[in-house]
Amino acid sequence: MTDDDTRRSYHHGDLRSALLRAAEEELTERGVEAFSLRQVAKRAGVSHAAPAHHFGDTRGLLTALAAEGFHRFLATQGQREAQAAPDPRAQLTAAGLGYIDFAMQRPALFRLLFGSDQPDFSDPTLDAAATAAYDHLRRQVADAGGDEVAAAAAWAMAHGLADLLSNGRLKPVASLPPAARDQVLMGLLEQSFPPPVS
Amino acid sequence: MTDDDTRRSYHHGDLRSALLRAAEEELTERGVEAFSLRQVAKRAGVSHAAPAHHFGDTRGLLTALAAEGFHRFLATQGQREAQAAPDPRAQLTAAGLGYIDFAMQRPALFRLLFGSDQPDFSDPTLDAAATAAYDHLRRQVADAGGDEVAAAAAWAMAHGLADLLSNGRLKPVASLPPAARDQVLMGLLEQSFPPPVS
DNA sequence: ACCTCATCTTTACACTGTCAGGATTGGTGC
DNA sequence: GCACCAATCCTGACAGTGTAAAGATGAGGT
Repeated sequence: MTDDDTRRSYHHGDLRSALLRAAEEELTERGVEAFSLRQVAKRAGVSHAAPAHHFGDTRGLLTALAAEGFHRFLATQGQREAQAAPDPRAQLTAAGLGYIDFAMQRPALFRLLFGSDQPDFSDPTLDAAATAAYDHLRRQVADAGGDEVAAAAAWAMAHGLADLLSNGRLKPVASLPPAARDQVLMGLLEQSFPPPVS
Repeated sequence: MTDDDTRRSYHHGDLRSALLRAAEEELTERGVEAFSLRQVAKRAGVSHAAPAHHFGDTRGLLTALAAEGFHRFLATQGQREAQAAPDPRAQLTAAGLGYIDFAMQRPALFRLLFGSDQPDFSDPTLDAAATAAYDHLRRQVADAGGDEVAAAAAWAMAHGLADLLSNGRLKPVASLPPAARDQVLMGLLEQSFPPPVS
């Protein structure tokens, strides 16, 4: 009933999502490897044992956060796809650009999704979210007339660029102005996908 | 003086390298995220504060381990290069195969080198080792007549394949028999490097 | 022979994740 | 309207972690 919708008296009201928000803040500030459950609880203004009831343990919280992360991953790709031409190849490279956008905008979350064994990837919710992202790629590759090897090529190039850029290891590319950088990245992504038989 | 060369009375004798060995065992068994300094000390048969004098703190130990890891990374690439034809393009794709070999043979160490912020990459020794690996790639790309964008392409493809494979996310490729898998990977690596003007 | 000092141990403290048990309330059946 | 129940949250405790300080040990130079 207070004007502050995140704090009430005893029962929080919507602590689950508040913890997810706090967990993402903690993740972006301290990284996956220094992630602390107690700090998340403190950030949400709640006792250190409160998260247990909603997520079980730390692994459970990071699993839920990863599932949400995959949905946002697809959403970020969708933004690029919406601005691209409707033909299959343009959509595929747009998805690649979205892949890279996500990695550079949220490096910690990206590492949680693709470079951590903290989340439980056998969890049904997380597995569904991750599979949805993978199926999206497969569908796009199939629409563009590619097989499984082509899918591996497109995925590896997008993932390699995203991972290296988010870790600051591709300075020559990262230091380019945004427009020129997009141009270079588009060229690399398109090159990774074998052109149609001419 | 005992027949066991890892344990003496009080002064160990060669504790620094013994700790590095133990640290790598710990790393491969528990991963970067569950790495424990006290467990490393226990593994080396020494008190939990002993590593401090040689490496300062956990970060220091993992930094030294990462530096050693980069040297072995280059050595693994060298094995593939030795078996390949001497022309620049063949050497470059061989280096890519070595990149992937390393990631699949030592996934935890690979993650320490390329997907962790535990090591201090501003440490002179580690920086030198990492720079040597990067210079090796640049040299090879230059020999093959490529520019910085070509280097980014080759690196991203090799890194993307290595990272995805070491995380078990490219099942269709990983489940191939070794010879066929190498063939597919070679094709993808060569494709990432723009062919010479014909 | 002795003394210095690098090496290693012991002790201590703050912090972490997780478990057990107790307090507080929103909602349901009567 | 009321009593109860179960979900929610808190307090307290324990083992394990990293790191700093201070004491023990002995190898090597003088």
